[in-house]
Amino acid sequence: MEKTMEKIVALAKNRGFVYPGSEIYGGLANSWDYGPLGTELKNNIKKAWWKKFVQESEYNVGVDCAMIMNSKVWAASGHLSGFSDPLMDCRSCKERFRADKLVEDYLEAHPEANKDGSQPGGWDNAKLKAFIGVNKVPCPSCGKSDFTDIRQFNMMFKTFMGVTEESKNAVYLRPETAQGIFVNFKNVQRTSRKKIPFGICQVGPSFRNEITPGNFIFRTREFNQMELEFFCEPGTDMEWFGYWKDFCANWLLSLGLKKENFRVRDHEEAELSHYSNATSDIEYLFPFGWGELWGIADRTDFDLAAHNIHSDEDLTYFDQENNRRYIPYCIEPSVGVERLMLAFLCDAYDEEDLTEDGKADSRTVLRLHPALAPIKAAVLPLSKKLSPAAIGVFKELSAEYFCDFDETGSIGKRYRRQDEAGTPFCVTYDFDTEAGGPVTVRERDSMKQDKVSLAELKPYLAERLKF
RNA sequence: GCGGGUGUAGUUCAAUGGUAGAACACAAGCCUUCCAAGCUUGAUACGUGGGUUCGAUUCCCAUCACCCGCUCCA
Repeated sequence: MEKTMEKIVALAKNRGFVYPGSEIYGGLANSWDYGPLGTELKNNIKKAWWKKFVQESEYNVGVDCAMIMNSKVWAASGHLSGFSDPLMDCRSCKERFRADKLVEDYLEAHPEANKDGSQPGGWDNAKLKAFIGVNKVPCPSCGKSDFTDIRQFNMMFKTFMGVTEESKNAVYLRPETAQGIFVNFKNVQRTSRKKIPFGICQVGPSFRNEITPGNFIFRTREFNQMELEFFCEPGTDMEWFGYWKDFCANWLLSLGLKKENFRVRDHEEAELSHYSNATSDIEYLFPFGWGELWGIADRTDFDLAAHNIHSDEDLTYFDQENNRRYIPYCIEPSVGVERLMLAFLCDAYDEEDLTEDGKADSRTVLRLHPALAPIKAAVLPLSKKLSPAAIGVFKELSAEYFCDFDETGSIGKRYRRQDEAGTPFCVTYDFDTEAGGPVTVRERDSMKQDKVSLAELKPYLAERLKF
């Protein structure tokens, strides 16, 4: 069985997980809407994360911050100046490049061309352009040196607060949820009375004007992040860095993500972003290759220190035991909900061969962990005549968890439908049940059937849906 | 944004300068139907906008979306 993105996308669309956004108006590039099952799955992922990282954590608390923040936040965090790429196109071969990268690569081969020894990453566009012109930096693709002007692509979505579109009203949609946590560090620490080490969690949307999104829901311009900012004493940060790395990997394992399909990769020094002194990625083997799932970064005191300077607030932490004041270091495990959902979908996707006695047969099964499965149990009356009675069972079960009721088609067909939706249990109500007998509970993975009396049904399922 | 490809029911694929057809899927009915495919019936499509033409799903142009590269890092 070959797992391809086409199959995953087709299943997602057919079963109501994910639809193309604004479809009836011809769509909108790279926007996706989540259908009945997709919404459940997404919510279940967020719920499971929140339970593990907030509810059951001795260290962490949760917040939910505004998506639009004071622009000074982004000036302080470096996003306003740094979160943009200076891009230029080669007129000759139409390839596009980052001007600073182009210069950087050129300087590696011609170090003597660098007059002042500064890093091109810090140069402004005029200087980059002048350098490329003077040195006739060649296009890495075709060798000519004929570039368009540099255009700045800021990755932040800009909009206007208030009714007039004046530049002084310009605000930005957050490109990461983290800053909401940093600016509330003092509030949360004071009101939760947490001592270092402690963490603050947040789940919510972020927006990035990516130049090239793609791969279905893997990289989109609008996405949800689940972020933890864990504050610790400087010097203990590497220890906590390792702790959270394992913690995240173990959580993925506990939700059934296959060990052989993900790996932890430490960043090389040159790869590290400006705010980090150590970063590891948990990568997942998608059908299109390895892709970053979860970034775990040691952000040092970069953010709190920046806000400490730019705002008038003192963001230092006072350690009463040792009678000293410091800016905490921060470990940030940050994961995208949609990306994680895609990983779980890919991981759970299976086509099972059921060929018997030469009779070709197969079924598509989403082997999702019960905690993630959109539908926990489906109630199926064997015949439509049994629907009025069977709906009573549905009503009772749906009070406990998300259920489905399906009376259409043969019973086998209905089992297959639930298999594709990832439903762990099917409850079949037959003529015996109506006469006071048991229901049949059919399990997704093993296809085994149990006879369970109506009185025993709730505890039976509760036992198997514990997570 | 640039280069290449694609665009017909939900899906896979036909046909056609003159009213678009099938299979699967979906829905209704029949059948005491426990692992898809029985019988009858039904709903549903030419991505969008222009142009050429008496007439365009078909030819031309534009646009939009998707896929593959450049880029990226949740």
